Amino acid sequence: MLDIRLLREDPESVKTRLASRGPVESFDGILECDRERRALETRLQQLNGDRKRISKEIGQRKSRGEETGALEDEVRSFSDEIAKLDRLTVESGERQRDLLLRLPNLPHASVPAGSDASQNPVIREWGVKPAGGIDHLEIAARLGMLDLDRAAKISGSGFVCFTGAGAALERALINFMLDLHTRTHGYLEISPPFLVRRDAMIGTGQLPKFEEDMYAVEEGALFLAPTAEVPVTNLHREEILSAESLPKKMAAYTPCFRREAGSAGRETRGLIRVHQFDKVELVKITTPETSYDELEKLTADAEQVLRLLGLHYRVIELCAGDLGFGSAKTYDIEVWAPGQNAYLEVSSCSNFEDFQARRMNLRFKDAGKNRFCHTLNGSGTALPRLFVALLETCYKDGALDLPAPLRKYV
RNA sequence: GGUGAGGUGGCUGAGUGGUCGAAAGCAGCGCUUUGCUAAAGCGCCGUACUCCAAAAGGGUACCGAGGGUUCGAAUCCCUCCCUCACCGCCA
Repeated sequence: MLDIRLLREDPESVKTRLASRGPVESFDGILECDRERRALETRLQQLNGDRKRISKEIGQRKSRGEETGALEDEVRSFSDEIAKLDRLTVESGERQRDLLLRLPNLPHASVPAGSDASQNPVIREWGVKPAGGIDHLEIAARLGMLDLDRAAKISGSGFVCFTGAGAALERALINFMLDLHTRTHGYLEISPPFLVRRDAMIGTGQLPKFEEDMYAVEEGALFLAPTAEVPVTNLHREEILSAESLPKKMAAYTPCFRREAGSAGRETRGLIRVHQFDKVELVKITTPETSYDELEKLTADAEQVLRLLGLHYRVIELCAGDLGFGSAKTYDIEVWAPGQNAYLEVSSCSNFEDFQARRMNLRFKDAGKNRFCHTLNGSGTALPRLFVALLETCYKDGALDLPAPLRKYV
């Protein structure tokens, strides 16, 4: 969520920066709403002040046993107007907040211009790109690692069932990544709830705009978390953290649930786009001064997974037009899948600056002042696509030749 | 699911209709005194929004959330959420 004061004071520069992401709906309505709200509020506060003063006077006179009928009539005479102004002010405030919640974040000054994914610059590449490879579905079938037909039978298309060595490999990868991030990289392991309240989804930015992408449990009004980013970033919502406790570094394994509405027909085969998948997520809460350094470190921590597994990958930076809703700057990590002859996104490392912190009222105490934290997250990494790359890279002579760091986990 | 007890400022904890944004204590900040430390005394010490061109300084709201009663609600009534305890059920 953007600071309304920023829009009020410098609407043109905000407009320009938002436009770099692509077409934006005008936010003139927000400014109008803001003006209206403040005018209503000023009037309401005057009347409330009057009422408060007179009521106090009534109390004093009553204690002296004096007549107060005239004063009581006076207050009654404008109590209807107070009620009306109160209602209008609340409505106006809600409308303003709702509009603000639907506005995306401002891209950081360093973000490259561009309108879509084709204009994302490659920042670096690592490892050797293997030539050719067999499709992971073929490999999985030979080794009995997947049963997609039966998964579809019980849950529909877009669901995965790992079997035998496949299930064991999935589990091994989760443990391998969690151990790396907690023991070597110093993240605090979190095992959060998978179902979250609406407020948490608003906090990280999935709602109110992207409700059709989320699975909802009507009873109890809960949502299935589409990423551990939601429960983990929201852990400290509505708190004021001490500056010394920052940065907070947390790592969590969770399943992730996504309806993938609107992507019907895209990559529907295999593991590449599914409704439920496992992921190890990295989340940081930092001060504004350190968040961009922490973004570089977080990205490196995620990359380390692929390096240890010996998988070829590249890091790209998202151009302004490809940036996610809440992000100010994002690096995507894409692993090479030889059987697909394509790079697959396995991590998206983003700095949200104070965009999420504002929504969830997450602050820290800095020399007596309360300031909004910065929040970051990135996968470290998403499982199914890593699974694809691993199979297609490591399959040799009818068997998987797994990288050494993973062997003790299987 | 049932019953009971609760939710007040960073913390502890008073306050059951009026002068309460809220006693007191602790913690924190500043000053004074005693050669340091310690101790004592005094003062300051919530958040959000808003008014004023800005600062200074005002104002309004906030005692879990929302509604109601009232001239006036932390205080009375209703609904909900959460915490704790015990019982039942259950992986």
